[in-house]
Order: sequence, then C-alpha cells, then structure tokens
Amino acid sequence: MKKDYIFDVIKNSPNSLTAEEIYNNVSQNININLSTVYRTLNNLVDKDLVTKIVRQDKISYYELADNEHKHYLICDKCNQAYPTDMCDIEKIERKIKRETGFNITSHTLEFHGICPECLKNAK
Amino acid sequence: MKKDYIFDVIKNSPNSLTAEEIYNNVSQNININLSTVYRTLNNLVDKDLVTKIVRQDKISYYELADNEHKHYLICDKCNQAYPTDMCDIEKIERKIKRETGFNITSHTLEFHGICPECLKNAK
DNA sequence: AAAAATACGCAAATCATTTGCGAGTACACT
DNA sequence: AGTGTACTCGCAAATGATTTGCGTATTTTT
Repeated sequence: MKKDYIFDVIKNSPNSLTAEEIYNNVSQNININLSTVYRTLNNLVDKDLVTKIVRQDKISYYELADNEHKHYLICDKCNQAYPTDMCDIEKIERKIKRETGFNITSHTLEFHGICPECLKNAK
Repeated sequence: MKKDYIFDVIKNSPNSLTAEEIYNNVSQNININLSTVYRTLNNLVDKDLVTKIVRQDKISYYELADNEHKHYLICDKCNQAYPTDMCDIEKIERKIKRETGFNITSHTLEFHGICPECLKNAK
C-alpha cells in the first residue's frame, strides 16, 4: 500500500512537509499520483496519525502527530520552519477557560521573523 | 473612492471580516466588484492600515491594524471568532530570541474549541 | 476463486484570490 | 479648457492548492 511510503516519509522527516514535498520524495521510489498523496494524507489526519497545519502562506504542512507539542519559527527570508518546544500557552489557555468559559481544545502558534542564518547573510 | 467604503466597514466592525463579508456589506450601499475589494484590501494591508490573518480554514480575515494585540478563540461549532487580549507570548519571544538568535518580528496565535454558547446548546 | 471493499490514476471541478486588459475618472501642469 | 499621466474599476480569465467523480486495479473477506 502506498500509504506506508507516505507515512514513512513523514515519520522520518524532522520538520513538517507539504503535500508536494511528500509527493516528490515518494516519487523517487514508486509511481504515485499527487491526488493519492492528498487522499492518503487526509486519511492519516483523520486517524490522528498525522497533524495538518495551515500556515499563513495558505499551504498545508503535515507532520507526525506525536504528543510532543511543537511550534515553528518561520523565516520570512528563506521560508524555512524551525521547530521549537517552548510554549507556555497552557497557562494562557487555563486562564481563558476560567475567565470566558470557552472550552479550548487546541491552538496554533506561528512565529515570524528572520533566522540567524539569513540575518548573517544580510550583512 | 471605493476604498473609503471598504475601510469604513473594517473600522466599524468589532471582529475580523472576510473579503466576501466586506463585499456583501459594501454592496448594500454602492456598486462594487469583488476584485476591487480584494485589490483594495491588499492595498490597505500594504499600507499597514489593515491586518490580514489566515486562519486554519484557509480564508483570509481582515481587521483594523490597531496596535492592540489580539488573538482569537474560534469555535469549531459555530465558527465564530471571539477576540481575546490575553497574550503573554512576548515572554516566550524574548526567550526564543535569546536562546536561538532567531529575530522574531511577529506571531499568529489561534485557539480552537467550543464557545460557551455552543456548549450550552449541546446539552 | 468469486464477491465485496479499498486503493489508485487521471482528468475535471472547486474555491478563494489574483491578474490582464480596456474603459472610465481624477489630478497636474501648461 | 486641453492634454498627458496616473489611478481606479469592472469583467472575464487565470492561478494554484486541494478535492472529487469515475473507471480500473488491487487487496481483503468469505
């Protein structure tokens, strides 16, 4: 099943990938259609094996749905995403829950700026 | 100029609006084309008068670019967005800047869950 | 092995947003 | 007022990521 190839790519990637990146990667090994990639991806997301994140660029990024809570620092120059595990939002969530009664189940957080590499190159 | 009509709608709205919502609103008063709305919106965003936010639903939401830092609680049931000003992310940003050298200039944060209203109706 | 269920490829559809182009309108300078 | 230049708009077509319909292949179930 081609699903395994797709899931493997996601499992072995240190950062989140677009459907096209996954397609390109899997294509090196087997014949596959882009729509199959999308279909499989949606499948994996439904099964909670993969997490889909929509970034400000309106493209979906897929990553392994591990429990480890991560967010990304996205460089506006090179567009690379650097994961970070610093996230104290749980505190804010509790506060919001307490003060508004809104039952928060998840959140998305995205930092934008310039990465050290690009900062260096700019000079 | 039709720009004024568009900007007025945004100024007078308590929450962020989609291009289509703005179009519908402005259409009640004058003749206007949807592409004009989009063009004007991009213009206002370029001039930093309006802020554009891409949500997980991949639709762009526009709001007045005031300095007041806001984030939204988005109900997965009714899809309404409730603004909140609780945001202690600045601390996290400083920490990241210090520890990674990444020069953060902005961030987007989106909470998902069920609003009190929908919670009540579900029972 | 036949039947039932899935997986897949391909081409066309979708939907928010953008863009090319041509016509209309405003502003500036003489 | 006249002419040139620059915006502003409307309209229709293009874009680009993602989805979907449908017919065929492949797997799973019995």
